[in-house]
Amino acid sequence: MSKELTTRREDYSQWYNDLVIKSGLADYSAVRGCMVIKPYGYALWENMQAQLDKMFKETGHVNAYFPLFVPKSLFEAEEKNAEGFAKECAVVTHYRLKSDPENKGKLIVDPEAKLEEELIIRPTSEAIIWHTYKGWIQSYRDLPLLINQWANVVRWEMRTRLFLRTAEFLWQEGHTAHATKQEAVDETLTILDVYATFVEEWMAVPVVKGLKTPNERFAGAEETYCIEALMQDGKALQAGTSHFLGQNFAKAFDVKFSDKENKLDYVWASSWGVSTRLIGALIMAHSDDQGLILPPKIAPVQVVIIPIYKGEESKLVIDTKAKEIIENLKVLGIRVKYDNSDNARPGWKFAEYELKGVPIRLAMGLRDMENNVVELARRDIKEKKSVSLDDLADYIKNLLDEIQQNIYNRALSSRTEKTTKADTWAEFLKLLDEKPGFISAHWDGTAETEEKIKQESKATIRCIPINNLMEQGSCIFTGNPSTQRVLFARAY
RNA sequence: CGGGACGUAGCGCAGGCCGGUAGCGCACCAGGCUGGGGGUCUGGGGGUCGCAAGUUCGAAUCUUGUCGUCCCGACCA
Repeated sequence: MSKELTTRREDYSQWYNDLVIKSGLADYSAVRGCMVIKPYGYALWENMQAQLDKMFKETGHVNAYFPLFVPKSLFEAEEKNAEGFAKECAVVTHYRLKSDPENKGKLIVDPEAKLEEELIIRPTSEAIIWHTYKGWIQSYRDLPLLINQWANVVRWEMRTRLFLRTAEFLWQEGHTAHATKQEAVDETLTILDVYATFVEEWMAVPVVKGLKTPNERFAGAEETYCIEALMQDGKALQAGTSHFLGQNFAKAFDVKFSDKENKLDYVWASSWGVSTRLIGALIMAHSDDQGLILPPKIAPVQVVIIPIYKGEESKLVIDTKAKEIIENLKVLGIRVKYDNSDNARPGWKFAEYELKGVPIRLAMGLRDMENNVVELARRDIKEKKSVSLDDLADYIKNLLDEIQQNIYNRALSSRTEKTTKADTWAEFLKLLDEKPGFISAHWDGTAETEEKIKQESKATIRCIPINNLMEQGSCIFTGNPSTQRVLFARAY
């Protein structure tokens, strides 16, 4: 199979698709719209999971697991939420197959085995979870309830894209219950910070924290907060959301508690999630024409060592030295892979690990060993140099941090460069075509204007940034007065 | 569900108008030379040409039907 990537300038979508598949992260599957996450992609996800999970626990959360199926009657209970997801639900109607009497060896759905009540495959778990919480919460002493689950969900999308929008995807969803509104709002914002910190510090992707407009709000939420990232092609990607649910779900599922004064009230809630979509964000934020560029903190392999040898004897000599280096790296907690397989020649391996985005590559041959050095290549800036074997492990440890910082800085300056103010409609349209990215512009605050802008330009309001500067101005579209700028972009 | 394209070896494709032994590149298997940026030589294995019917002495090729995939729209809390 050809490993060459489509040149991205031809077609960013195709470049992205090629990259996902050829780097070994994932592939299409036998099921329409669903993908197979391959071991390399899953290892990346596990690293992301581990860090997020740690951060959730540090903020007081615990994990649990709820069923995949949601009875239709429960699903319907919160009306707005049900409506919002209705068009993309997979539904289980039967529980048995039988041999097809007309067609030997084939199976048909057994009409006798029709379910009395259909089961919805969760597109999100609010319904089943809030139904369960009703039984768990009686008193303020049961609150707050801070639960997260790692799960899969299904949303039957018309068009799918690897990682960014697949029919089934992996995610985490947090569902919390609180005694007061303020506590629930605080929780919503705490998680927003966790998400922003994770994406910026671990994935090295800068994000804007903000508030969604009512149009873009989660169905059933009072407020939806989000982190928005900007991809290299200038399109925005919603990287995570945290919702303040008010008492909507508590009312829909009748979840009440007695407070200290023995007064009965509905609980206050939040829900929040990030998914394997983050991997899509990672790919589109950092990669280049040679392949992925993974941030060291979450890269499945941080250092790859490639021996260069002629014949078995020299291979053995290098193997021995490599083993020593590997030990030193492992002591420092560095994830290292030694590829002395005979399947491919060094040149092939170099290209292969660049495609996979491994941050540091060491190449070592007899020549280097005579000089007590290795050749070290950085994936992020494609720089190669000879480095002394003395204190190599410490050098690499520092370099990994430097690389992490460097790719963050690079992504940040790319975003800064692609973020522009627009003050007229003509300017706005011109920017969208000629300089895609975030456009900071005034908006009159109405849903109608937002909708018209979307229809005429395909750009949506990504968010109203938190701690936004207040500034008098006039709406880019209608000219009506406005008090602040919001961020527009075309989005994935 | 509208508009377009495409189903031929594991992957990527040619052949199709003009019907006549199933092809190419990569991958795979065996062996050799090799090895510091995707090497090379020799030999080999692998395909009911998406499925079904029709036309024909003969269909990957023509006709009709059907199933499926991808792209562009619509859709995407």
